[in-house]
Amino acid sequence: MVTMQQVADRAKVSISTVSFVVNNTKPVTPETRERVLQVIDELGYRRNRAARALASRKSRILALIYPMLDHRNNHAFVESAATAAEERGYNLVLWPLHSDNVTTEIASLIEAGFADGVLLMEVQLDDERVSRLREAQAPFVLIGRTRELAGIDYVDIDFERTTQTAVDELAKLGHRDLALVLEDLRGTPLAGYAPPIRTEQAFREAVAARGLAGTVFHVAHDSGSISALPAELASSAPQTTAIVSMHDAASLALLSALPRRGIEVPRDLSIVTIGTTASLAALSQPPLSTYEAPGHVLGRAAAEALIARLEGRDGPATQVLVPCALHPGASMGPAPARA
Amino acid sequence: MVTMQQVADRAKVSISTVSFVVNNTKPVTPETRERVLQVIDELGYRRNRAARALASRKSRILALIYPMLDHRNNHAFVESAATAAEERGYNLVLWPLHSDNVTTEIASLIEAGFADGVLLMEVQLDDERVSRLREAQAPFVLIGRTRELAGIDYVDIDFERTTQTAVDELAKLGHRDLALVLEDLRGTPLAGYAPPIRTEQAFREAVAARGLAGTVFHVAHDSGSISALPAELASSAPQTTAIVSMHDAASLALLSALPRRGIEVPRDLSIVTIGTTASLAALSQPPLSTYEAPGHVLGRAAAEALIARLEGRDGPATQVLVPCALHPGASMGPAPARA
DNA sequence: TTGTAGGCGTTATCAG
DNA sequence: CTGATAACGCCTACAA
Repeated sequence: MVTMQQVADRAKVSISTVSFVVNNTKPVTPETRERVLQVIDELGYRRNRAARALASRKSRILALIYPMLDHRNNHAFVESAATAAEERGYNLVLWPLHSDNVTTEIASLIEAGFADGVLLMEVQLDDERVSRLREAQAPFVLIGRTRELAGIDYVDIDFERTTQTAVDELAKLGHRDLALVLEDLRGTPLAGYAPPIRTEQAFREAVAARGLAGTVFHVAHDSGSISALPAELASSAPQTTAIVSMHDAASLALLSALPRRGIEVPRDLSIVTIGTTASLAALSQPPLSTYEAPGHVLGRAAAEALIARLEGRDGPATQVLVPCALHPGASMGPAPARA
Repeated sequence: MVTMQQVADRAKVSISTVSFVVNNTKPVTPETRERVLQVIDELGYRRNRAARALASRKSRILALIYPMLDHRNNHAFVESAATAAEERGYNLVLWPLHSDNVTTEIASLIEAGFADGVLLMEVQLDDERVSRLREAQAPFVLIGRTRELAGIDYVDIDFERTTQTAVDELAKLGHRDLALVLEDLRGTPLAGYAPPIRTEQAFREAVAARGLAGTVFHVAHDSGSISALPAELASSAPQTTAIVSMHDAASLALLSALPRRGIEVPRDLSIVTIGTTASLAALSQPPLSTYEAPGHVLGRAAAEALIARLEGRDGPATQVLVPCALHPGASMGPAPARA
């Protein structure tokens, strides 16, 4: 391993000078700078992260709390967060956090100087982990939102706006009778998970404001509940011409079951999903029209917000909401002529 | 931050003694040991990773090469690898590796002392990254297998055995005419991806050895190709009664399209998938019978193998193959009575 | 069994 | 603008 000292010797400067050019931390004359850079290149010198971390008291590591309960849509997010971090000289570590020792773990993470800050995903409306992070004085950024948001940095999907947009779009296509399909998360670890809650509220408000009809279905995750949905829809809301779905399995089930009931998508019924990835569309036949979760944008934004905080640009909290963009599929179309 | 010195002072021992008890690196009398532990607890002392890394020349960090091209089935894997690492005092960092600078990046990763070893997923049959890792003398473990395997540590799904098992199982159910559906990866970044290649070969051998008929379909990833599959199946292999699929979108498409052609699953046709996760079964109606990728087992095995190597237990290479286990769904059944 | 002391490779403070 | 020189917190021979 090449050390800074070796570079300094070879370039006939002091070790501090090498540090200055490497870190751009103090002005150096172009000539010496050039010479040092040259030697660095010749020798293939690289800063040692451990030494750097020890001396600077900064690990340049961001911890991403793991496991993630919702394994469906966060790949893009994680990937972009890792990339954004790396671009700025940070790295993302996966931090498996077991529910039994949340308190200890979160504190130790920062106190031990291992990570400089924390990224927390899949936040519940009331999330113990967030309280712990505040107590531990740990710099953190949420992906998602808790109920209380004062002074908290977060980035999240703008479910409210996405829902409104979806409803608007459907209304524009002539749909008057909508339905919203949500996962029923009662009794699961995701029980307090905010997205469906926010979406339901936004949906009810949106349809009310526009004078539309809107039925909400909470569908559990078991095969029975899912396969019962088409029948339930037919019986309790037969006039529905458009479905907004946040329940992937249900979306697919509808897509394959409806034709057998003589209902063609999108001719007789439109389906759009919210907060999904394009990969769901790739799995469905016809491809689902999806309001795609902006995972890449959010991952990057989260990492950048955290790094900004770590580097002292304090200012007001970063509070970013990004709506989902429509990934056009083939499951949304104009409302059928009314009977 | 509490330092070792502070613990030592308070416990009235030297700093080295604290180190010895903390690391179990030298015998210490039970009394002193107890006393030290006590103080550690009182003060909430935690080792500083940076200092430890610097002094010991070990970062205790495993780098997981990222991004992963195949975003479908590796969540379980990543999660388990992170957990297994953490249990042993290591951490997993996500290392975004861009194809343009593979060489530099991989070398620097290790040379800079940032990571002790590397985990590499989604290995191609001939993978440049593997060559680089060898050149850089970096300890690494593959998840997957290259063509050349001498002396290489890897863990992988046993596609061969899984395929044989699947074929056996179907044969036992009376099926004589099988089909294999694979993704056509030509022209994609995953072109040399080994799983479909190995599976195809295993499938051909298995059906031949058992005197069964076996047709292979390579289906591209576009919606057109996928939706054309049912028709293609009907025309070029109409006698097929069982399908083995490694193409998720195609599996789902078949499931929803076949009934419209008067073919009921599994009454008239069985479908089993290979190397998928249970979440696919959760998305399908009826739930697909899946030979589930052993992501958790492999993730853990990979991390453990790498750590073992890092800690000097050299011995022969770890070469682990784990077959997929059948996650019973409702898409596999006895062959229909022959016409 | 326990203590002493010299690194590990950088950063950062202070002089020059 | 450049150079000495203390830290940073821990590990690990080597001594006692």
